[in-house]
This record gives sequence, C-alpha cells and structure tokens, in this order.
Amino acid sequence: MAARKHELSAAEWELMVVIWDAGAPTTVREVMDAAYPNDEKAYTTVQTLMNILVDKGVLRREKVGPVNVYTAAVRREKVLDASMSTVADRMFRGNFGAMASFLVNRKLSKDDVAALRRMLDEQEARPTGGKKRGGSL
Amino acid sequence: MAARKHELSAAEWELMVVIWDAGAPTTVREVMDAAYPNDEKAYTTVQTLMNILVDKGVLRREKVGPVNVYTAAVRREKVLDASMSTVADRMFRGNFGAMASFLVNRKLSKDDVAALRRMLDEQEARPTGGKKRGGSL
DNA sequence: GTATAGTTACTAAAGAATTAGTAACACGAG
DNA sequence: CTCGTGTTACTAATTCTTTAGTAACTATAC
Repeated sequence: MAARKHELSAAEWELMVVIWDAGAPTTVREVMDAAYPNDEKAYTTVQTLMNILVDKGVLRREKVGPVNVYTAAVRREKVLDASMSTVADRMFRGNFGAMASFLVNRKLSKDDVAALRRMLDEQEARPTGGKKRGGSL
Repeated sequence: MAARKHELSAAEWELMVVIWDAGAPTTVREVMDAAYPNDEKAYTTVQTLMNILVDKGVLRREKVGPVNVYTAAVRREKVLDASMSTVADRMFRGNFGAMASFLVNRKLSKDDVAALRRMLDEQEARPTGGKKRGGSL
C-alpha cells in the first residue's frame, strides 16, 4: 500500500479512458470487454491495473455483493491538466503556446483547424478566458 | 546492445531538449552542466542516459581524441511527431483536435491564444495546410 | 449438497527506467 | 616520471510497469 506516484502510465490511461467514457460504476469484466475485446490482456492483468489505479487514488473500489465495482475518483480534466503539464514540461520546456503551435502546424487537419478557429471566435464573444500557466504538475 | 524501444522517457527528454538547443556536438560534461547545474544527477548517470539514447538511435557518439562527443541523430520535430501522437492516442483517443481544444481552453494564457490566432490568420493567407491524421506512431 | 463458472486476493516474474559505483585510462603539471 | 583530474567502460541495484498465474471464495444450476 505504498501510495504510488500519481502519474498515469500508458496501460493505465487506456483503462481510464474506457472508465470515464462509461460514466458509471464499472466492473473489471466490463472494462476488460470494452478495452480488450479480443483478450489482448488477461483478466487478472486488468484487475491488477485497476487496483493500482485505486492505490493511486484515481479509482474508487466498492464491494457490491461479492463483486468489486470501480468508479472514477478524479475527473478526467483534472488528470489531463496534470498530465498535459508534465508533457509540456518534458517536451516544450513548459511552453503550452509552443505545444499548441506544434499541434496546429504538424498534426491538425484542415477541418480541425477550421473548428479550432470557430472555437476561438466564440470565445472572443464570451470572454471566459484561458487559465494562466500553472505549476509543473 | 538490445535495440530498445524508440520512445523517450522523462529523463531522456530532459537531456535531448538541452542537446537540441545546443545545436552542436556536446559532451557529457556540457549536458550535465546545462541540465543539472547543482548536480541533481551524477555524472555517470547522465553518461548512462546518453549512451542509452545512442542505443535508441536518437544520439550519435563519436570519439574526438579521448573524449566522446554526442550529436543529435534525429531532428526534434521527428521525435515530437511520434511522441505527440503517442500522447494523443493515450489521452485523447488519437483526436488531435480534442487535444488542441483542451490546450486552448485550459492551458493557454490570453497572450498565447492571441498569438495562436495570429498564426492561424497567417496560415489562411499562405495555404501550407496542416497534415492529415497520421498513424499511431 | 456438489459441480461449475466467474470473481477475488495474493504473489511473482520479466522488462524498462533510473541511479550510481568502480576500475581503468589519458593527460597535463610539476 | 608520477600525481591528480577528468573521462570512459562496465556493472549493478532499485524501482516501476506490465503481465499473469494460483488458490480461495461465491453463487447458481442441477
């Protein structure tokens, strides 16, 4: 019960995306079927990962009858906030603007760019402005 | 000499950012001083990391006199391309548009947003359009 | 009630990441 | 030439991640 690092690994993200999408309490079996429909991982592997996520405080586990039911304990945005900051620190010296530019220039399709521009225009009207640069985590 | 995974870890990124910024062949000592001015890591640790990066094909090592000099073997953009795709896959189901929206809404300062808008406007004029969605790596 | 199917708790092992020690070697100062 | 400084090559221990097996438990079907 070592209170691990709060950062999520690749496999853990894979599961959490499924669980957040479900939006409701979920069992190992359900996550397993959604994430690995062709048994890419063993049932017990998914079980272990989910218990690690409980350990990290990202999931909550509750026994319903004899079965464990898992619920997200943290909102997706919260984890994204932290993880994106980590990524920006690592790859862009913490410069989110540079990160956004990179995305626009090298990763976004024409449609993506158009949508982004529309979003920017809407934000112009309603000034619910973006946050400042947060800490490193 | 096991031909490791090509993905860069946190510590490896830290070094590569320094090396790319230097823009010229670099020694362990130089990277060490730039990245860890207060000896946060031991000299030999940095040395080991840099040799792993050689192993991964990201750095090239050349002996100049008795000293090893390291040069970037891959351009920063290339590695960023791969890493950002990995991150997008992991956290946004591969949806770069969603990733960009998240950045704009939750991470960019007002100035960052203004700069991004300017960039978008310039791109309007000169249609050197963005790439499509690439593979997963 | 006993077999069976599914779940849980516990354990562990392989691989990668991170950290750093140690021995050997080169070279300039004296 | 020998000493000290700094570099290299090699080795290794620790931690985290990823994977999964095994044994025990629960409930249901008959």
